[in-house]
Amino acid sequence: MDRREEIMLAAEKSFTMFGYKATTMDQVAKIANVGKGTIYTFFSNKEELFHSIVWKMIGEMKDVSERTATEGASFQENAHARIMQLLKFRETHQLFIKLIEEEQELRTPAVGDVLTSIEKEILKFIAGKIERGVAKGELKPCNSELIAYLLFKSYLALVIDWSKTHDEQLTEEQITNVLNDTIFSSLLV
Amino acid sequence: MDRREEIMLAAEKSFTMFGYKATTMDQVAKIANVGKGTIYTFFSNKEELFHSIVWKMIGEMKDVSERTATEGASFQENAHARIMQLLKFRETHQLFIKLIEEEQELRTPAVGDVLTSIEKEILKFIAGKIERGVAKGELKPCNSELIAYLLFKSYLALVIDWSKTHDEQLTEEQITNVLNDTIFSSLLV
DNA sequence: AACAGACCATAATGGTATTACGGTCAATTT
DNA sequence: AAATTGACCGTAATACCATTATGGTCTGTT
Repeated sequence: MDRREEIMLAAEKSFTMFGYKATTMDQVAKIANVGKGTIYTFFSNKEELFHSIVWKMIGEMKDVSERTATEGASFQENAHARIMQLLKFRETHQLFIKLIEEEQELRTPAVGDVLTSIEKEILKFIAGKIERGVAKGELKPCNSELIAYLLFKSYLALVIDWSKTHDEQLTEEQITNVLNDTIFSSLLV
Repeated sequence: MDRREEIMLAAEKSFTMFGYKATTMDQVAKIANVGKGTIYTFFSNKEELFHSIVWKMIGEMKDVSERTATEGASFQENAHARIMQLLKFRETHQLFIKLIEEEQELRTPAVGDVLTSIEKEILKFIAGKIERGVAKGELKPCNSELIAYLLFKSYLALVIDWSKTHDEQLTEEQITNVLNDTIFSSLLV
């Protein structure tokens, strides 16, 4: 396998296990069976290496979310399925879990920045879907960026935040219902 | 003025200026012109003193929000005005600002707990208004707790979070419009 | 030309001596 | 006697500094 790939895999492994801060370049070099200097021929520094890995992950997220949509299904069915898939990814993908932990506990700035840019990508992704819905005549014209923001934040609130202050988390059905009755219903033509 | 009141005022002043952690009981005693022991005849410890002050503040918040509603106005007009008032309070009241800062920077547990209980009170308050709206026949029957949560989190997202990742904050009109078009419109009979 | 790892300046860490703090209580004031 | 005070106590936080660990470089090696 080419060295660049080996380094990426080694770094992903280490970031996943120890987080960004606790991953050292020596560590990565060792796992990748490579001299430390070699890493710097492919990546200009630790942060760029980190970004490369996170961009790969964002790509996977989009793919997974994309594969979740069904051709025949309605806009809100697909939208719901896709966003839930994004949130499940967040809760399942080991690297993502580690980064969120690190953000909350260590406040490593590089990690905060990266999580912000992931959110930005997700919002662009959702806004794109809304615009397509409008173009296809399934949705009323609207400020797609704003609606994407409202939708995503609502999902985050109901899926993630709610369980932090309540004993039992909301069921997927409850979430589906409340959002279908409120935001989604207002978007449909 | 009675000593209890003097102590409360002194403590509020100090919490507002220095936050919870950096406020010392010696400090409070000095500002209140009182021996430290005297504080402990009215409040069993620092945390109870803190709670008393915060409860007073919650009372003021409710009063302010209450005074904002107008008799003739529609449900969504009043709801919007009230919630915006709550958020403005958050951004204006010096003690509140300090506590939010401290929560983000220092993670003082006592402060986190108190902010959580404030959110809980606000949500109860909003849910109560929704139930009254349903009882008066202005709103469709709904899960008031869930809708209150969705509404409040949506406001927080649009008023507070948006500006953290975007250059200019949303205007009050944009916020009114997007919420009237989505969540509010679905609640009305 | 690609790679490795000793090397460097700086940032992070750990250990510890010192200080500051919340809370108590015997002495004092009212 | 009831209320108030501030010196006092055990512990938790802080400041300090010596030591180590780390990101990134760069010359020698394959």
